[in-house]
Amino acid sequence: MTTRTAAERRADARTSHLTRVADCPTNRLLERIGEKWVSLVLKELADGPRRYGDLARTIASASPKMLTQTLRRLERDGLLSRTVTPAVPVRVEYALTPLGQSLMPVLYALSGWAERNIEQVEAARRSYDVAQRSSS
Amino acid sequence: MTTRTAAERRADARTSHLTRVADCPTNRLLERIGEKWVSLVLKELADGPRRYGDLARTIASASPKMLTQTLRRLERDGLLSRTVTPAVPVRVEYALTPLGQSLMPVLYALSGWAERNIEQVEAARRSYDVAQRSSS
DNA sequence: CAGCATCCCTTGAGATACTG
DNA sequence: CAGTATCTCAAGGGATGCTG
Repeated sequence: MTTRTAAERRADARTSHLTRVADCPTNRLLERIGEKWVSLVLKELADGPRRYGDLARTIASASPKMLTQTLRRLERDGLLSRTVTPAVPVRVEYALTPLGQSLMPVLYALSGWAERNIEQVEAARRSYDVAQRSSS
Repeated sequence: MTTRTAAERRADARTSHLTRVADCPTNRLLERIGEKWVSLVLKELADGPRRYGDLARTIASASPKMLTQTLRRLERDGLLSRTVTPAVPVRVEYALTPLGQSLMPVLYALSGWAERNIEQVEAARRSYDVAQRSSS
């Protein structure tokens, strides 16, 4: 003789599913590499270590705040390392860790798909938008 | 005899770089599959076509609003198709297009990396957080 | 059944200015 | 050089209620 309503059971199902989604490794990875500047930083570091200023110049549209935030998060995840050389002026170098390097093939696979299929996606968007316009 | 200051040139560099980033196929793909519910929907449809209600039950923590929004965007990108069968009640079926199917191997590669390395990432985060706490 | 409309709140992210 | 601090705004996303 349960006193739980159907609505309550649905709410619980949502909560428990939400927890599982938050725990899913795939989602956690996508949250990180889906961030605006992450893929650019990783690709830049794939060619070798870079100093903060180098990254800031190469990824010119990222503000210092966003660049730093991106680098810190990737460092926290163990994907890159941050090395401070105490000199005047200080020298800070970022480099991929082995873990970060192991991610690169996956990222390149993604880039490859994107470049091969972007034209088809664009075309789909155009035709979808046209259909919407005429049906509204 | 240019009258442009260094600051103006930096601002222009930012703007032009920002345009290139927005145009980059990799970033455009990551923006889409980085959305909260996209990977779950794609994986669900990988097993075959699903009705709206099926998806809503399986992906229980997504609200109707977010589920619909996700499905519409993926349809617009040409990754999945939406088929309405006019009956009472109506029946709406979603299925991966060939383009959508071609993306799945890439998504699975990503999942594979995530599952193999999540433990290492978690460990990195814990040790980073401990180091931060003790240095503050 | 398969949504749409509305309200609301949190988070992401840009601009600007300042510092060890 | 390599950041930090603060402010602000827009977008993402959730809750709720209604509909052809």
